[in-house]
Amino acid sequence: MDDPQAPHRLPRRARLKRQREERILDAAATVISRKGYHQATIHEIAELADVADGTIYNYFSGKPDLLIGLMARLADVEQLPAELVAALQGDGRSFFVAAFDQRLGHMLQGEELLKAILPQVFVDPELGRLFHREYLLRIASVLEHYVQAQVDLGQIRPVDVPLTVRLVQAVFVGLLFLRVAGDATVADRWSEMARSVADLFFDGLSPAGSG
Amino acid sequence: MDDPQAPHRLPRRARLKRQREERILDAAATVISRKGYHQATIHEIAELADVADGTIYNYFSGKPDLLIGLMARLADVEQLPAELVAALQGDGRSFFVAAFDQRLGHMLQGEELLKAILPQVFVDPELGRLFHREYLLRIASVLEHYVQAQVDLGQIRPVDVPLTVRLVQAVFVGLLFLRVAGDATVADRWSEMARSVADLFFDGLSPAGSG
Amino acid sequence: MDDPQAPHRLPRRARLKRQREERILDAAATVISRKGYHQATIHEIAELADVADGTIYNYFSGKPDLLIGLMARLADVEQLPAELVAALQGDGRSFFVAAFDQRLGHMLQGEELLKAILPQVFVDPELGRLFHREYLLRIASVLEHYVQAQVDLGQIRPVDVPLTVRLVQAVFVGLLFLRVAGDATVADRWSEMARSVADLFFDGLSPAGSG
Amino acid sequence: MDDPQAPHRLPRRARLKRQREERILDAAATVISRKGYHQATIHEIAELADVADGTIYNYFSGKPDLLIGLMARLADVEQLPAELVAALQGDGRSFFVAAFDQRLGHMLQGEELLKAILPQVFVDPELGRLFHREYLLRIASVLEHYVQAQVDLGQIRPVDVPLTVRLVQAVFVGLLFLRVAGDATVADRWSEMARSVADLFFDGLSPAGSG
DNA sequence: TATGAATGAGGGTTCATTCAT
DNA sequence: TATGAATGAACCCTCATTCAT
Repeated sequence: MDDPQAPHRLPRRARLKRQREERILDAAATVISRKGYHQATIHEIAELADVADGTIYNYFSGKPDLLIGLMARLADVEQLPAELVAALQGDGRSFFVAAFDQRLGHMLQGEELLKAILPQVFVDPELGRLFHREYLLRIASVLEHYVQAQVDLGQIRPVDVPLTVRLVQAVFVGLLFLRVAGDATVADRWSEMARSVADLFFDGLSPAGSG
Repeated sequence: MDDPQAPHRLPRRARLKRQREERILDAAATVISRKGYHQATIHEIAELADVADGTIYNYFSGKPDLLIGLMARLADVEQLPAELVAALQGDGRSFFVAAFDQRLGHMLQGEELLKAILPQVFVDPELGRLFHREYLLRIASVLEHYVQAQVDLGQIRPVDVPLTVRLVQAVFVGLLFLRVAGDATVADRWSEMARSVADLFFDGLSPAGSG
Repeated sequence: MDDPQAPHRLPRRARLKRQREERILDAAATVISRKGYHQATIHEIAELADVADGTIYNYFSGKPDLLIGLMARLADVEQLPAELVAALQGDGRSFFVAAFDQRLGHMLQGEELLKAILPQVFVDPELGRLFHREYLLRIASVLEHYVQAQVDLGQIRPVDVPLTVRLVQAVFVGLLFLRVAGDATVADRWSEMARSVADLFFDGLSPAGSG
Repeated sequence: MDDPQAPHRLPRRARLKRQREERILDAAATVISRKGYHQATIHEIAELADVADGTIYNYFSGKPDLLIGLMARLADVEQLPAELVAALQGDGRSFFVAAFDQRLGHMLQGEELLKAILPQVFVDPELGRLFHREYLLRIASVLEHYVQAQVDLGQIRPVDVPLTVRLVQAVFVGLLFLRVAGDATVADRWSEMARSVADLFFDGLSPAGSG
């Protein structure tokens, strides 16, 4: 039971510590995303994490440090490509729809993280740089590789790749914003969104044959 | 009668009041964009506006109301149609570029303003709804009429108008976000942005002739 | 119309001033009795009196002085006996019922004055002395004369007059208190109160014949 | 086990907490009775209680809650019946005198408290209701039972019990008012008060034999 | 004399952080 | 190391009072 050669890499103490840290971050993500950074109180986070207020300070140096901790989790975005590899089989448009759809869904439910972090990103320079480097740029990089590949394959016409990728990210972020802001049109048609964006992006607005 | 040179439309009192309100909003924009809504204190705003703390409450009902006041400035929607009328002469793409460009520029003038407001909008549901109603929806309505007209004229292929308009707004808002978040690609190429978006939106990503 | 020898004793200016002062006191009585002294604001009083905030300071030196002004009005209590003279015809008990009834009714409706003043009376020593001298003592004095007369007439058995009067006043104040505090029994049977008190005071609780 | 001498029932922590709450209430009673509820500041109360301002909020939800805490002390109703039981031996009048006397004395110990609370009760409807429910009604209930019993025993003539009880309470509250308001007659003869009230209530004002 | 906007001191309350246990 | 009560700085807002017009 207290097996010293247990199959775990970490001693029990360390494992418990790690778990507790995770619980705290989970709680922070939940509370902050629900109320915003400033309305969230250490006390409420501690309560949800089922630890004492003071305990949080054994794991994080203060409230701002919690945000940094949350940001670090965004690195887990790397799992993304893995999930989408399957869709890479199909043509560019299919992949786009699948990927966009998956991300939109992911965002909306679980990923309160962004909603928790974004506002502060604009205000805290350190956080801003971190966010840009760890999140936006990382995703942009993945997308750029992919779009470039599609261009090379002739599936997409020769475009300015970095710029195009930014536009894709912009629509993505913008749609989230509209939804959060309460736009009924966007909310009602959320499920068709990925396809609509794909239609627009791939076919354009020009009348058929006018290109 | 008691205004021999009548150089002003408003009596002095009213003019002073108006000016003071402007000064307060200016100060609020500056302080809030510098520190974020919550870090900004009424006291600091009052100091910058060179009024007493209490005076602010003669003009705004409270801190949230200051944000609403800033939003009203940001919207400034009235002049939009007028400016767009000129561009309505050209074809759809030209108009789109002109309008989008104009709006992006306008926004940027108020970039400080945006940095002050957007994060709050994302986090405060009531403010979000307000922003949506007072700003996004108004613009959406104008755009819908225009896009519908272009479709009727055959300049744009038959698309789902409301949805398409949302996508345009999404790119717009999203680009602002990326810029404010510090994305270098977006910032560096801000001036070509309108054209790039138009290219993407009108021609699509599909290789020529594949549509 | 602007008759210099008008039948008024005071010049028009002075009369207007007097009227305005009355309006301010009326408003003060209403607002203070409704919200209590501290919750009542000069602004609200000014609004109700239909004058500007600053104007009040031309008539009263400050908020506390308003209370003194209201207290002065309590002197008008002297009208009381006049109203009751009619009842003096009957026997002691009839008079008691009539008087008590009249005062209870009077208190409940118009005389917000007391409710406005009482709380402060406990806190402000000057006001306290004033209240005791101008109100409680004045009424006590009237009552004492009356009770003494009744005793002399043999309508009331020889009692300690001052003390008895205090007990009457105590029941009176206490009943108001119970009513204001929300006692249902007292409120429901308000109209029979004067008679009940008279029954108790005149007949006592002792079983008939046991006295 | 970790309390070798076990001299206390409560663990140290809990005892300290209890003590601190008492200290806060003591301070509140002192400051509020000295200055009145509104003039009393949390800061001053905290200072007198020798705690930090914020500490008060660990014990009371806010300033109004402090008043409620004081009221709870004032009521202290539990011990009432016990004390009265002894007096229940004698006849109705003896009991009345004993009980009334005891309560008047008890109240006076807490005169400071009363001065702190009563004015608010008069002005704040919610507090008034609370006072009524937690204090007046409880006592009324006890008294009703007793008076009914006395009526059944023939010690008191058949009266309207609830109403009579209210009148007793009214005298009680009213006497406190007069005393607190500074009436010399009431103050000087406080010790004979219970007997005087009993005389009045039991024998009435009517001349002997006239009932 | 009336006005009503400007003033700014003051107060209740919150909450991140500390630290004795 | 966990606890959670104590701390007290900081902030929003109110409102009595002043004073230029």
